[in-house]
Amino acid sequence: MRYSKTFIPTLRDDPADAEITSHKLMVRAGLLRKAASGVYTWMPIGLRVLRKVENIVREEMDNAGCLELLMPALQPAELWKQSDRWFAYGEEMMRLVDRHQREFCLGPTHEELITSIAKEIHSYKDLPKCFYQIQAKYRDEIRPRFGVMRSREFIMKDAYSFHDTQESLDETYQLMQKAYAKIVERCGLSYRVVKAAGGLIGGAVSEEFMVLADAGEDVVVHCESCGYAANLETASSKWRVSGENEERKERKKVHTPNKSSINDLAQFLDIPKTVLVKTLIYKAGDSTVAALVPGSKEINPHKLASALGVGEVSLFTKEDFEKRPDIIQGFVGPIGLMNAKIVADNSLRSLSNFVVGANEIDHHFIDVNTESDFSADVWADLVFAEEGEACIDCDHGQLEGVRGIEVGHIFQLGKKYSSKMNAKYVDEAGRAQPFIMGCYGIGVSRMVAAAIEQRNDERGIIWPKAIAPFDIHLINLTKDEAGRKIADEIYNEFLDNNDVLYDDRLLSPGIKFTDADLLGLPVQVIIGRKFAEKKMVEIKIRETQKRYDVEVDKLSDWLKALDEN
RNA sequence: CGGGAUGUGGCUCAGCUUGGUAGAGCGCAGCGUUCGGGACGCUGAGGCCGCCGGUUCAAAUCCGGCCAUCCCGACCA
Repeated sequence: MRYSKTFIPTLRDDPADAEITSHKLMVRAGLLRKAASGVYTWMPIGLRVLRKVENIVREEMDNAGCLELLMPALQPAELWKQSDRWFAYGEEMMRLVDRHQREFCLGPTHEELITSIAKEIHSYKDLPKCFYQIQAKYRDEIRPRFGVMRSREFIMKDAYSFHDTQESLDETYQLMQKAYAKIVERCGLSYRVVKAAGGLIGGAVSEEFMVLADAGEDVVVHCESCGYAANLETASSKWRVSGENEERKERKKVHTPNKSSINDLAQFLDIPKTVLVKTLIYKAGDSTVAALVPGSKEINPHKLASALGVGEVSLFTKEDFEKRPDIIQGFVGPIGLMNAKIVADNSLRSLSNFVVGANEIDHHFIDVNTESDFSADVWADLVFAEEGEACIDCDHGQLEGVRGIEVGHIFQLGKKYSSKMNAKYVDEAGRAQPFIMGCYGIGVSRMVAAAIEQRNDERGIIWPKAIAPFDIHLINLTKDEAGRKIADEIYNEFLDNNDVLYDDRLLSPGIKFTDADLLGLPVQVIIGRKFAEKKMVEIKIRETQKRYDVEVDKLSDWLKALDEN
């Protein structure tokens, strides 16, 4: 592609509305332009990258035996009402009404639609089947952010598999996990696979593919020694409460005027925070939940939700407290609490003589013990793991936290959708059974941003070869006829075998070099004054900034050699 | 949705405190000189100062409302 014939509007300054490196560079290098908050145009060069990622994804999906199809972005409400998600998806769903007042949404995901298609799989003999598509998804994010990293319209590869047995699902799930690893590797990115929380999609088993980058929105907790890795949302650790298993004392009520925060209370009672127990009040659907965790730890709402078997929980608001005057904010405790399910962190089982609110203004109980003073309805791990704590899987490892960008997520869904939507096949015994399902997503557009986030320097993008918009940036600095001729020759020679961007513009060298580094193609071939003097051209490797002088005749061999390693 | 900020040529910003007929740099067009890391000179085009209303002889500037965008929190590929 001749530079003069394409359209790459590069910018000197960082755009004012971009915060993170990948967003700034995508706009500056002319890959992306904003249409509205969280809605973007992929410019010609950006689209080339997107297509390269898509093609890698497509190849690996096809290799894994998946079938490509294309479902509509525009979806009827009825399907979503069948799965109960028309309501459950809430505000995040882009909804619209047609001229006949029929309700639709722009698909945030496609479980419902694919399940309606799967109804045409009638027999166990036709299972398993796995379908995928690469298509725009719509989610009305509360806060779109970081360019294409969290946008409201984005390109996703979503795949859905249908099975008659758990073993069959396991097999496909493993296959997809391998395919995903291969995809991220082929894109040239370093990543980690972590245990994850299911979220709105649901399902028991789920793992995320995290591209490691400081700007990532997620924290990955991992153990160097055994390889344990999990999203901070689900990560567990081993840690000890101090004040464990001491001789149990009799509980006493104490006056604690205005001391409702953990810090104030610890100071006032002159005791460590570890023996204070926080009682947090949550709503889980229609019921009220009191969650008990050590004062020194942060509660993890995702874990609380999964301990209760609900999709999500939300902390009591001021209004909620007003509706429940028996629950006294700041002085809540498990003893004497009515009409609330008590969920306690596992660590409290061995903690002795701790402090809880007395459900009475300005009062706490001290020397409280489980069993003798109260019992929990549910025991579970409820707290966030912290860096430096011991690994849950092995005894010697310490947990470390790194930031990551979630580019892929695979789930085992089970029968959630198939049973609600009555999608069944007939088994060997002739009985109708709901499908067992899996689903597998890759954020294709996010992958592009993640790649830039992981690979850039102060000059611009450093593309991994597999997804670079072009392989070679041919730069002609000469302005005479001889220079132009050799540049054209080189360009024509490589046209068949390589993606070449040929900078044939009559501009000063500085502009061309700066644009080339900003665009970040892996290899630059520069025709400059050494050509006129010695018939030499220069090869520059973008990543290392190393330059090599090469005779024109040997250029082809050089590029071949570079390509091979 | 809560908290914070911003909105002025294509881009990045100044001007607003103290109201008086809109500026810079970059980019763009033309001419000339340059030509290995965003060169220089001259000339030129380009702005309902986010929108609506108010105060005033006079509003980019003061006041009110709205809209948009960005950042911090809950959501997620």
